[in-house]
Amino acid sequence: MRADARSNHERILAAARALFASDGADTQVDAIARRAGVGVGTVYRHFPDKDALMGALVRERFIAFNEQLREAISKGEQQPFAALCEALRANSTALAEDAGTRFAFMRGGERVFAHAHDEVEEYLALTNVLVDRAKRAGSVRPDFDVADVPMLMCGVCATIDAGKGGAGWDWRRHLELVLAGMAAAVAEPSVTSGGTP
Amino acid sequence: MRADARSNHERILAAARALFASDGADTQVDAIARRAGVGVGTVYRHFPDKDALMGALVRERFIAFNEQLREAISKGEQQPFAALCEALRANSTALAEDAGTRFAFMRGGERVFAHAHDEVEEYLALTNVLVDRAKRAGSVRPDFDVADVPMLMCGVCATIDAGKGGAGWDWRRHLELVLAGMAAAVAEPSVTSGGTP
DNA sequence: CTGGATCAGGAATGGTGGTTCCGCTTACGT
DNA sequence: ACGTAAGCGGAACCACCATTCCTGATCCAG
Repeated sequence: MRADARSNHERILAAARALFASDGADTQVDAIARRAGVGVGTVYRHFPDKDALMGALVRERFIAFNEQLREAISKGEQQPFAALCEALRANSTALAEDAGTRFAFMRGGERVFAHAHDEVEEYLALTNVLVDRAKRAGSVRPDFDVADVPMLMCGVCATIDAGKGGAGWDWRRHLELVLAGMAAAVAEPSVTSGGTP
Repeated sequence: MRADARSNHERILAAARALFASDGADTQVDAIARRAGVGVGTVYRHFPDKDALMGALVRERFIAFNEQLREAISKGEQQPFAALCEALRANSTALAEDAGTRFAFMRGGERVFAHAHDEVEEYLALTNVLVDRAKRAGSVRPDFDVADVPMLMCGVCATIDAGKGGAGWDWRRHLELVLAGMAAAVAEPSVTSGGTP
């Protein structure tokens, strides 16, 4: 690969990172090219289409997520629930700065995730370690499942996206409520039935 | 207003109701016109633009929401928390059949909600009755706020939308988790700090 | 230094979908 | 029955964007 090509590849990724992060999937390829200081054609020389470009960034993000998870796993052996919460908070905070990955979580489906298949798989495996540990410690409701985590994160993503819309909106509140719900069953086994204490 | 015009108005609304419900905001105006058996021009004679048409349907939906809330309020005096949960479950179930209103919750912002301002206001007021009651009964965490409800519903909407994407995804689980979180603080005041029991 | 393979640029293409416009049709009061 | 205001249809318009393609520039091996 020629040296100038490699440098352009980086510039394109950097531009896309910045623009997808702030504008999400609406970001136009032309804008990315302009910001990278190259022509549109060059963008398409390096990535087959827009989805692939987004996919590359989503992949990066999941690698970062997995790093955060590994850290939580190694630090939180004594306090499994706290470790799980910390990891999810860290993931969410990162998501708050990355509209592109939020989009992938919510609407991207296979189209974008396909480019990060392995990383997503690892993400689930790592999360499972934390969830399992907390379940064994009895601090997470037994009917909770790892597959619920992306679902909950998807909800948080929506809250972040809509967040500019109104006073009193704070995705952190949403997240804390959800974390509380994960644990609640221990103290309150039959909330599902809707009974008043 | 001429009789045929009134009838067309209804047909357009009905067609839009069906299509927005299943396809969400992607629904094309041409498709609505075709289904209603009229020309596009006629659609635009009755509604200034696509947003106004969606807005009219969102308005209808909120009127239905408010009906559900009033019912929960009158039936649930003895079990405030159960009443609140029932109302939110009913709202969510309706939302699951209405991609248009989900869109409005998540991305529509003022553009769509503007057409249903009064109804949304009433929605918040009625929800507040249920929340307040449950809080006074001590079954909902004291730091909970009515303004959090639309935020949580927004999360549920995202889950519903993404729901076709994977096994193990079930917006009902999401909702129940959130409901549990609303109440959890009573039994577990410091979940936020992340401690293991 | 130079040939040719690699790469870049950006105007042009093509498809999509909201909105407008205007000649024709229809309902309905008199 | 008729005149006219209200209503209708749908082709045409336009803005927007991803993607392509071809000409000219650029690297670097030999």
